[in-house]
Amino acid sequence: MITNMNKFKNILKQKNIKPTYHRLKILEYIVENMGTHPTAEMIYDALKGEIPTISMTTVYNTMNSFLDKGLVTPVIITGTEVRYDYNKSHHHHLQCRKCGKIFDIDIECPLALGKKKFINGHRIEEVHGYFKGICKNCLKSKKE
Amino acid sequence: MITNMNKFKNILKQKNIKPTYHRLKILEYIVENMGTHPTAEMIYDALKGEIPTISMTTVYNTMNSFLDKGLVTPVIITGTEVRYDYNKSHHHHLQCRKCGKIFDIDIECPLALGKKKFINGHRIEEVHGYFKGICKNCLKSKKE
DNA sequence: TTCATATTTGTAATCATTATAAATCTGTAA
DNA sequence: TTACAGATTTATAATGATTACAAATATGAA
Repeated sequence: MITNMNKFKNILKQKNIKPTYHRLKILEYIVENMGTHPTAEMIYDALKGEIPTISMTTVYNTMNSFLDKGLVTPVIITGTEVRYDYNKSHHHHLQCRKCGKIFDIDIECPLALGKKKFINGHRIEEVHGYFKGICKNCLKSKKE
Repeated sequence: MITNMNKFKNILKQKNIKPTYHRLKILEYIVENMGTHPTAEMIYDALKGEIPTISMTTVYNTMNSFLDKGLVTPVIITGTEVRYDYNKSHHHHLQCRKCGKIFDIDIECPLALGKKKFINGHRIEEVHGYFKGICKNCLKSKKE
């Protein structure tokens, strides 16, 4: 526990984010639930039991500072909500059109490798990719 | 004029969409402004001069039926707005972080080619990719 | 301890989009 | 042509995610 919290404290310090209690708990949650790519609301719902006074605004403020400092990246697929990703390695995502869950997809995309490339005269700074389809769980549970 | 309108009428008929006046004008706009990847609001603003009674709801309804029938595809980059793309060929997009404009990027992505592939056990139905960076116009006008 | 500053909170506002129901248009049958 | 059913459009209100704002609270240095 304490050692974990120290680990998170160091992560925040390295990124120049003052390690307050709320920020530590939010960071802990997203690190330990990396696979879920949570929304702000999921983070809020998960923490309000332990921190009854926490507010959505704090979650948004915290996630926005995490985004600014590059601690998390936004996962944008639906156009109606932002999800957050702590995973550092370059990867893409798949959203299942049945269950709505988002999965990490580790693929070697030739475009994602060379940074600061130019295409058609535009400078490329970020490469994002996502897939839509049916996840393996939903494929298993029912045939189509 | 008339021939163009007939062309658009045929496009709608082929997709089983009843060619009403509003739908024809909206289709005309997105075909002739393909490069702008307009939002619903951009379409509304462009047409309200010629069709003073048109409403945002009609634009949304129309675009949703165009989406359902596969006449347009959604371009989702910001997470706060949906843009529409009439371009039929497979391609990706770049959004400039200075001017916000969205550009078509024609690239051969190996992932985008084979349809209905499986990755990690998930069935892939759609492949979407987008880039963020600085467009060539903004690169030209100022150094960084 | 005190004060300035940063953080958190609660509320209201905003923005894109959808829901709803009334009004209008369209095409067809009589 | 008339009348009517069904589709389309409109105006308005509602929703959901996110941000703005200002007051309350916590923090850290002098």
